[in-house]
Amino acid sequence: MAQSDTVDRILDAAEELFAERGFSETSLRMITSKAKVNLAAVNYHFGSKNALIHAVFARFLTPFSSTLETAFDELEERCAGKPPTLNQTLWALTESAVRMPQRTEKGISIFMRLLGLAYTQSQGHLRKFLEDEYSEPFSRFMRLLKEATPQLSAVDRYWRIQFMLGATAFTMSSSDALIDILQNKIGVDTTVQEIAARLVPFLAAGMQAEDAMLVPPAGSKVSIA
Amino acid sequence: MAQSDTVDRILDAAEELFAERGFSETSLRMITSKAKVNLAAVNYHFGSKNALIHAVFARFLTPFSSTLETAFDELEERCAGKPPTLNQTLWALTESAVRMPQRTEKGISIFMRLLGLAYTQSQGHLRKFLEDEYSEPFSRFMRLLKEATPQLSAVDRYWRIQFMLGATAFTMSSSDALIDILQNKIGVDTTVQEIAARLVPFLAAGMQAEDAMLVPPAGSKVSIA
DNA sequence: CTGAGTCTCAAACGTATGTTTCAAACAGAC
DNA sequence: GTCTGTTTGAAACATACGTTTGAGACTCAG
Repeated sequence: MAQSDTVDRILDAAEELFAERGFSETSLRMITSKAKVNLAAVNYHFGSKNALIHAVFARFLTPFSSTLETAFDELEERCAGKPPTLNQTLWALTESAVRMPQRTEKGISIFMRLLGLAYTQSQGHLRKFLEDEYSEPFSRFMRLLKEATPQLSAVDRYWRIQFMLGATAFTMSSSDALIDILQNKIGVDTTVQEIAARLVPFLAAGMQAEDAMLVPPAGSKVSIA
Repeated sequence: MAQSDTVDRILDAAEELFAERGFSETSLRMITSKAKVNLAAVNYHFGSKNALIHAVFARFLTPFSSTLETAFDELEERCAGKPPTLNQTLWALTESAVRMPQRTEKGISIFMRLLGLAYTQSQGHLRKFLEDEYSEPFSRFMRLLKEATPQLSAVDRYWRIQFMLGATAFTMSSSDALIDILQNKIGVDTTVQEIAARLVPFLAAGMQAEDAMLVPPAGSKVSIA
């Protein structure tokens, strides 16, 4: 039982290539040649390409999941019965993501990009896998959000949560490209941590927007009911 | 010159399948069998699969582009020199999208989903095509946003625009699924127009969030500089 | 009617994919 | 050293893909 590093090399290569190119656009041959392992090793160790995708997600999602649980535990303990505020809840999530032990310097970007892909490129099997394995911290986050925004109706809260998810998944999944564009345009360099620090207040403000703004301006042809 | 409907049947089928499954996951054989045309017709009429993708986008993006130009013209005329407000600008965009003449009842969802895919699944050729063909209304929208938020630094505005794009593209591209989930959860039915009416105030509030909120709460390990 | 141009069709081509096979190499236990 | 179970290697397999081909049907001007 040599406990070879073949499995890890495959996971490393797959993680990076999936994040760069997506799932369908990444072939097993790209992965094995980048990892310098034999093609058959993937099916030997993982069984199938889909199972490899699941393994890539499990490797970073399982520790993230427990980090998040701990962060929520601490937060609720610190609040001693009172529900945490929206800002505190969002920051707990953000810091758990940012503080995750990373294998490489690009770890956070890859992490975020994979999460974004999981939502946008979900081929059924992935969505099901994620729901089955990691629904608990997700539900808990939802409960915290609900307690932090008691003024919102259930419908309003539902849609605004989707807006938050979208802003986050979309921005973070393209963070590398967006950072490059900003660099070329204004000459400012940015880190993923900085993006997160700018994102949280945007989300919090949107989440707490006045309902009165729901009314379109005069002359508009769009109505909401 | 029978002016056959083969071209339109291919475009209709391709549009729907692309929106459902993405580009790489949709084969020409799926398209031609759904459209009930011969496989070779695609390459005969369009030249390649990539050119077909471009044609699908051009068919709805070209009229949308001119609708948007008109809406911006009207808006700037109505404001008579003064820069339009953020709310007005966002509503002009929203109404242009919602009021587009649709081929089917699902037209708006497909429209939005394709736009989302263009951003997230962009395989280079698509991004380049869109930039080459439709950069003008995009630039104009950006200029209006800049004039409507003079209090923001260029960097802040850049990131907040990305957040807006993300919330919009993500939510609208999955609007069908999200509407179904809400129906099953709370028993409330929703239209795409309603989502848009809820989205605009969220975006406006986020866009105008206080910079002070950039500071993480006490005890946080995340800094922005 | 004829013939050039436009379009459709079934079939095949070349390539790339995920997966399987099976022999060889390797490890540690006895 | 030998044996047993585990891991690797090169090759092949079956399938699906985008694209091309060439023959046949159609339209319509001359």
